[in-house]
Amino acid sequence: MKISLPQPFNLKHTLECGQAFRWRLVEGWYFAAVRGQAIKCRQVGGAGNIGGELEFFTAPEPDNAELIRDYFRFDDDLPAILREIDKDDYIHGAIEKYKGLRLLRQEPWECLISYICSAASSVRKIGQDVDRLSAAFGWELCIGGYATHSFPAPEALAGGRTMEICKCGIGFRSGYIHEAAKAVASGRLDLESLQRKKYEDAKRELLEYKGIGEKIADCVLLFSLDKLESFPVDRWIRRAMQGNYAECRDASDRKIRAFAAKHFGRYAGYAQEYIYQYVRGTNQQKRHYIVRR
DNA sequence: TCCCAGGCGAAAG
DNA sequence: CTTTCGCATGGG
Repeated sequence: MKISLPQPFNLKHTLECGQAFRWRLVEGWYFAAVRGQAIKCRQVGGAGNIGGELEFFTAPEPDNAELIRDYFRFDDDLPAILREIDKDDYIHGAIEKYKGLRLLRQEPWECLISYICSAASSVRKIGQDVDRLSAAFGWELCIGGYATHSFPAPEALAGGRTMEICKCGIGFRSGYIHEAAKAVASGRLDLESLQRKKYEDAKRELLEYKGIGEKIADCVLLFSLDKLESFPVDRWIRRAMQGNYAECRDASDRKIRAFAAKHFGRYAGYAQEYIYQYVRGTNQQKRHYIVRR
């Protein structure tokens, strides 16, 4: 099935920018499990991977276009958002380079556990961790000859022992995940209700749990709870902001977040993701250069 | 062998 | 308030 894409749209940038961890590229098609469905998709037509159509398959529910529209945030008016955050030369460069990158509307429970896994880890390893948790605790999904597993239900991770989670390579984060799973499975932590709360209130609730600090809470709020003003500060964003904005020179993470809110406004989260890609892309090239030398 | 990776919690200054 | 350290694991 094909659906026309909102403009601009770049599937590669959207799926490979490190916001979601389970997408795999096989022979020109992206595969993943999303909200209990296996998805196979690719961008066709359009110029320079901008525009065109999204060709996709879903299973076991066939042709679930509503899932696609919601997950890829077709409801976001990206041109208007980019106009609003395009405040200076630095962010302008990031927007030009990664135009068409869209935030995703991830499932909050999976997003929470994925980002608890992210502490002192790498994008690649987080993907490994989430895949292993899914293989161990989820159920099998297949599409177009590609086999994967759904992300586990809260009850599945809450039911066993911490050690079983640790066996997926989760390390010191295992206890945090087990505790979060028990909170969600029991209903004590209601992630859906956080979607309806204000950013500050939802964040305060997330911060009550061990293993969830400012940065991870902001990621969950931005990537799954529709808080587009959220501006997660990780080590890359810290470096980028301190190095490119005089107001952030020697600034703490709290001051960086305050500056971003003032400077970029209600869509600061979009600015964050463009800057993240921008700084990480250029820096990875630098490191490669150093290693080769 | 050493360093780094989408951090966090605890302890101490 | 800030700084420092340990924390498991995998890849370069």
